Amino acid sequence: MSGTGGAMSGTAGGANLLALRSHNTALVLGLLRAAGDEGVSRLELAARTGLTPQAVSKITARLRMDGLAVQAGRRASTGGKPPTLLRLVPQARHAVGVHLDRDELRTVLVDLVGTVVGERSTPLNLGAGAQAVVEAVAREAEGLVTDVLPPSGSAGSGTPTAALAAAGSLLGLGVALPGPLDHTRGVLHRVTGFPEWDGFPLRDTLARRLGAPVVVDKDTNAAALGLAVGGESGSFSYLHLGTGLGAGLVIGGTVHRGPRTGAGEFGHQVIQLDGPPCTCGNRGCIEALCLGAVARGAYGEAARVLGEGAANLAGLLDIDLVLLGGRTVAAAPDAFADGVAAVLAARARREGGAEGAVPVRIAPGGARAVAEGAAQLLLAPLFGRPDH
Amino acid sequence: MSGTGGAMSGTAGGANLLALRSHNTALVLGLLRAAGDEGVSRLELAARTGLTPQAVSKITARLRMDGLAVQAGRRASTGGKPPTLLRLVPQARHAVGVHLDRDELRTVLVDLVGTVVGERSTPLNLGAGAQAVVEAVAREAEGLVTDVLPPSGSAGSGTPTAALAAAGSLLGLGVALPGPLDHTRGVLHRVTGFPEWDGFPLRDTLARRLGAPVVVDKDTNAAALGLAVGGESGSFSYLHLGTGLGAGLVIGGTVHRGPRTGAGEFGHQVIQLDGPPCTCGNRGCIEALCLGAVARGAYGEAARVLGEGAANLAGLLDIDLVLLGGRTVAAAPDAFADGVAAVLAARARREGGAEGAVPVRIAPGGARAVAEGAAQLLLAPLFGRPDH
DNA sequence: GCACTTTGGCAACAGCGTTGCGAAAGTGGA
DNA sequence: TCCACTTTCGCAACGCTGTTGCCAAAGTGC
Repeated sequence: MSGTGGAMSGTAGGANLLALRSHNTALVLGLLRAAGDEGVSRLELAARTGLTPQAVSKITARLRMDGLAVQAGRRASTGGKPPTLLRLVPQARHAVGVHLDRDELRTVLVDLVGTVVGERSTPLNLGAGAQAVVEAVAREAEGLVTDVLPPSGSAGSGTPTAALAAAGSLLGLGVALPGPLDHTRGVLHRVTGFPEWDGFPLRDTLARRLGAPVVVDKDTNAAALGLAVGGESGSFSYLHLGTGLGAGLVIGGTVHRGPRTGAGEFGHQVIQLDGPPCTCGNRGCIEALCLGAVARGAYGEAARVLGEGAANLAGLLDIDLVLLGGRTVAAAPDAFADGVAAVLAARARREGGAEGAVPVRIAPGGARAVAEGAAQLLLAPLFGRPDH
Repeated sequence: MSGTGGAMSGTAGGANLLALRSHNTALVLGLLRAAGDEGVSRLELAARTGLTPQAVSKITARLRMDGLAVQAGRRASTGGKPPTLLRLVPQARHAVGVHLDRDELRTVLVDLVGTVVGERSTPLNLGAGAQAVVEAVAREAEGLVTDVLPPSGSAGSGTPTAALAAAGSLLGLGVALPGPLDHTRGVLHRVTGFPEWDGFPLRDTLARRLGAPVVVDKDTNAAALGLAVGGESGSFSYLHLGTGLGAGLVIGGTVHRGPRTGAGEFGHQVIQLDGPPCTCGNRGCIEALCLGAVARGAYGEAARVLGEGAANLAGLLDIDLVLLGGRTVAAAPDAFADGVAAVLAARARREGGAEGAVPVRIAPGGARAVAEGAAQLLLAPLFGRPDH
């Protein structure tokens, strides 16, 4: 009921005591999540947050009262009283993640630590009109929630999601979809290939329909957020190569969207002046060169092009890691990973850094990654940004 | 004596009451600076920070007691008691900014609002050895400070800068220089052309020598910071084209340095696969193409290349503005500004945005810009990040 | 069994922004 | 000229934050 979080939005940065509490609580929650099943002691939390042990005790007492954390055994003594371990209660909160793709609607229900506890998917034509799509999303989400979560007994007014949101268990719905959009206002812009969506207020429409909070974001950003929560730390870039090429940027543990949610426009970076024409009307875009090579079966060349683009990005932003994903990458993961890594290694060698090249990996998660990341749009605000 | 600021570094994000006060004080100071000579009323500060008027009154009372702010007249009434205006006292604090270039040492003394109150410059060979360079910087800084600031009477122990730093008027010294370095630890890495600097702990050496805090950063980052403080808001990129090509990135009002202070590697972005060789050993770098065109007198082509790179950057990060600077740009400012703007406009038109292209401007400040920005390395932490 | 270490809670405390209230200083109408 | 009203801003009391001092609990090691 009381709940945590809720950073006074709207204000211009002035922090009051409530914001202070939210901040520290989120920080502790983040460390609890990172500790996983093993748990953490209060003193460890104090050392890692910089707070005093007593402050941590107060904060964790609130968390235990809210049902978000429990005591779970104790660790072996190191010469004194053995530390009591604290652990997150994954079932305390849930969020729905929706991946609205061009031809498919995938929905997951995720608990506090990110574990998928329910999943659905159904074919969907994004061009079927706003009304139909909104209704399909609502139907899938409602079905998933009522299947998996027990309806909270009383207060049955409105929809099931509304009831669960009111009870505090369901945090809301995260929706990820391709194409430009306004993350802050939840309004779509020119979804590629479906001009009828231009200007549609998806967030508010869905929120009214479901009676629960809704957050909207680009698919690549959601995937990047999911990876950031899933253990990748620091700054990295997620490059998604499917029918198009896009990037999700995580800088210091936070998804960088830019003022207009326009960041991550990677596919149409020009990497070959006066090169072959691209569908966007320009010439020499990474996307055109890369997908052109894929169409010819020249995966090595495609990987090299992608690698040069990744090296440009890594040098510009000084990131720690490059993750590759998407259907086209999945068709030849080793070829892409090795080819991109080779370019990054060569560039690092030339620039003389003894610190080694930026590592490259295939992003885990598969087809469900975007939907899981979409759910994190609601979960992530509960947990503070990790260190660095 | 009491002083403001000082954000508990070392801790991992845990915020206590002192940090809360620092944050809100910095926010108010930032708004006072933005208001300039006109001043701001307490209620305006309250509205913009989101704090209550009473909290603002307490904060500004502390600032007035510390000598950082004064009351300055009142505005016309709007039907009630006329608001009392508050104004920053520029002379309350100072900082030294040092630009260590390859062939010149430029030093400025700057007051709280960024006004240059003293300036020196002298030829310098960066390759003359660490000892000589450190001594030259110390001599220039000491000379500048004792010329302009009155030595604070008593407590004459140590150097003049140490005495002023102890008295609280001099915040310290900001040093900007080319080449890779570690901003966090203040250690240099492979200054281009001067391998003897590799690993030199410039910050600690200078801090000990002068008895005052020292902050070290890349020249492009310092220039970008100076522009951010000087009125440019939001996210922008400063492209510096001199004997090399580098970029300073400001994202959301903050300089983005990356975990290793390596961000902004713009000159060696590959923009022409298998293009002409570059000094770095790679092929088709923007720097090689751009400076090659400049050497041939082909400014239009140089601007086009720079523009494609700027467009790549603007698309990737969704920035609001591109600023151009450096000696090579200064040689033909209109050609570069127009050429870059043309590319950005063409790209925006193709990608269908009705919102218009990213604007391009020549960065103000001239040859003194880097030194002024270096001084801001110490001033900026006093003022909170502006909105958005 | 005793000294020691380590953990963590209870109570009192200082300091933050907030609230309630009133004084100061104007405007504008009767 | 007077009075009602608005707006600004400070004083005092308050609630809440993290902090400090102190003590109980629960182990280890001699």
